[in-house]
Amino acid sequence: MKSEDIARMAGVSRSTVSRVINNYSNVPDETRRKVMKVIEKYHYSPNSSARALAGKKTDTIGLFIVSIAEKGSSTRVYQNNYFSPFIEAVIDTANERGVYVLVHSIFSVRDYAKIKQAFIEKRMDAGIIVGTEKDIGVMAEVASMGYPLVIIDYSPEDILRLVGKGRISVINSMDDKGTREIIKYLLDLGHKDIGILAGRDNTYSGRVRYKAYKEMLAENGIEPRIEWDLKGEFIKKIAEQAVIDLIKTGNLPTVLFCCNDDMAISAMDVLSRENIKVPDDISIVGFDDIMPASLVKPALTTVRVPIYDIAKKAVELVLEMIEDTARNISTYTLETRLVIRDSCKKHG
Amino acid sequence: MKSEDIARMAGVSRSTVSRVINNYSNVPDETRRKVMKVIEKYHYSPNSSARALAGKKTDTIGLFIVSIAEKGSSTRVYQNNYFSPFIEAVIDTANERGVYVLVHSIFSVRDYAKIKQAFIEKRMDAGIIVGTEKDIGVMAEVASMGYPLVIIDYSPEDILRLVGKGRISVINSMDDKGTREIIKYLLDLGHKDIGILAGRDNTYSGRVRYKAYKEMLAENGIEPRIEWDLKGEFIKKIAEQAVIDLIKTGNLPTVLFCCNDDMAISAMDVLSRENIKVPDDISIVGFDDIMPASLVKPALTTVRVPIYDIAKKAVELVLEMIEDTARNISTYTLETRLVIRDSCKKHG
DNA sequence: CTGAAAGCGCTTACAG
DNA sequence: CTGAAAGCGCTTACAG
Repeated sequence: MKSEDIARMAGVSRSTVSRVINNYSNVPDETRRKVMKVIEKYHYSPNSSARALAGKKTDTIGLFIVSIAEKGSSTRVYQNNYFSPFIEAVIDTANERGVYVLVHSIFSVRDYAKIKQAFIEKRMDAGIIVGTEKDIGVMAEVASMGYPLVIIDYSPEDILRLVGKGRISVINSMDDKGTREIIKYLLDLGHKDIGILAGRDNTYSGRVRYKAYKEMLAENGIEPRIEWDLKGEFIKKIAEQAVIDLIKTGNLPTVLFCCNDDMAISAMDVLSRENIKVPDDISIVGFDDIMPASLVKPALTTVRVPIYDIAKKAVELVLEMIEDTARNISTYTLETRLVIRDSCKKHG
Repeated sequence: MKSEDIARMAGVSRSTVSRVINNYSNVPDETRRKVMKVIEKYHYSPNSSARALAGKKTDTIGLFIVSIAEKGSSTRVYQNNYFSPFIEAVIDTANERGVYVLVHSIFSVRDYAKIKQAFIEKRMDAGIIVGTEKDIGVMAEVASMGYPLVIIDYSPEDILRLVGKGRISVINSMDDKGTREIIKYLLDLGHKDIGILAGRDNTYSGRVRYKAYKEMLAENGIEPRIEWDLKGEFIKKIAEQAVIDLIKTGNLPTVLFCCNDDMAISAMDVLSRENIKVPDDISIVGFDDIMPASLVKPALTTVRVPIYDIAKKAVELVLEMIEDTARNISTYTLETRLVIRDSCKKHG
């Protein structure tokens, strides 16, 4: 079934069929009804490739999930608890607005080229990228080609440096404020020996959370201890090893600030296996408030990142940018919120 | 940049450029190299719409996630712990093979039409459907149009009844065997008062697990008790309410067989709030072995469903079916495995 | 081995 | 208001 068939059966030309499908204003109601009747009767829907080729939008957005495992290891990071709800929220929001979503995994630096390729092949009108590392040339290229891009968790300054002008929006959460809030909560609880299980330095949130932690210590006259400065890279396995190594030293802080919940939960797992009680022997806090955070025992005190709102905002922005061809770079930063549960206790 | 540009710069015709891109055998190495050089220099990649319109595949598969909330409620079921890893595994497997994935949510019976529409619009070469309810006419329609379909968790008999012939594969897990295994494990532990928190009857796995449970009781001379036959519908909220109601009766079974882990974890949550200890006061088992199952305390004893393998198999099948135009219906049933953890204790 | 040409199914100036 | 025609960027018989 093609528009020509519809045209014939409705007694009009393909042009007219196209006009009613695309809601042209200069089609009399009578004609419109006549054509719609045939369209509905046969459940006709225009070939998307033909439409796209003729200059229409694809009504598809790309969602690129970057999860680069360590050193080119090809281990797939299944069940990343941050990405999952994000993916679902993007899909749901887009689908609600009648837009299709092409989801793509990026597992290596080479894979970044896929983003550019998908644009060149005209498979989508715009893209959302989550989990990007810094200094990715492809993003600048894509932006310079004028394709709309929403990037989640990226330094606003770096974006400006990387791409002079482009249709780019960046969405972050208030990682600085969130970190300060939770560290203050720990200080108020009487903790001074505050260790950190840091995220990826290559990641904006990883850097911001780390920096805010360091600043809070300094502002409160606490000397940071190198042996409590653990590198977890936002990767469960690495976080686990770091905690195992820490335990071996026999010298624990009174609380460990984990830069995301996945690492916090891994840490709790390791501690539990070593019979170190949370929060009695050591307090633990995380960041993100992913679903399992409220499920583990003790329930994890953490900072809620509005993953759903970020996803929704990303879709809204990307759809706006598709309509608006002005080349602007805009930044949004969504609120975080301290969520106090059971994984910390008063100290001293 | 289009094929004509490449042709000009390589000193050949568009036909030849097309031939090298599509790996025709009758292109001399010399010519091929010459063309490839220009293609690589400009990072040329053919317009996917034009290719599709000219008769090539779209190299895209559709993944439809059906999660119909109760009675047309529009509540989005975020973070369904079964779907998340499934989606990720499908995307990863497909991307590894150079295939794009269009992911779509189905939230209402009306939404099922989206599957047909996406095929009619020629947005994809084949589709994978997970979470379907029974008796969905759209699936039969799509199959009768000859589009390849892989359906996860569906009755093989119903498929045959619904669609006489089509390019359809069904993938299930061994829910019957798995249920029998875990119920036997409970019987061996000495339990006789075995309640069930059942899944959706509209779902194949929901029915099979329920039936196997009933049969196991009967085969072991245990009279089923209506007050321990709870309906959870595979939906957390409903499961929670069912458990709350059960607790109110003051008459608990010694173990509750929850037809999936999401409901089991919800049940544990409710019990914990009511200060009923698992496994001391009541044992709990689940089904699926989703990631949080090993994280909750006590860790959940359950039946592992090979979600990753199912996803991978689905992609492999769907890609095979795209190449093979023979209309066959095939069924695959993957192994489950009992995973014993800490949520059950010996009885009597 | 390779180019010219037709065709895929749309949309949209253009002309009336 | 509406149709004929050109054009979107490919692929692939066809002819040589």
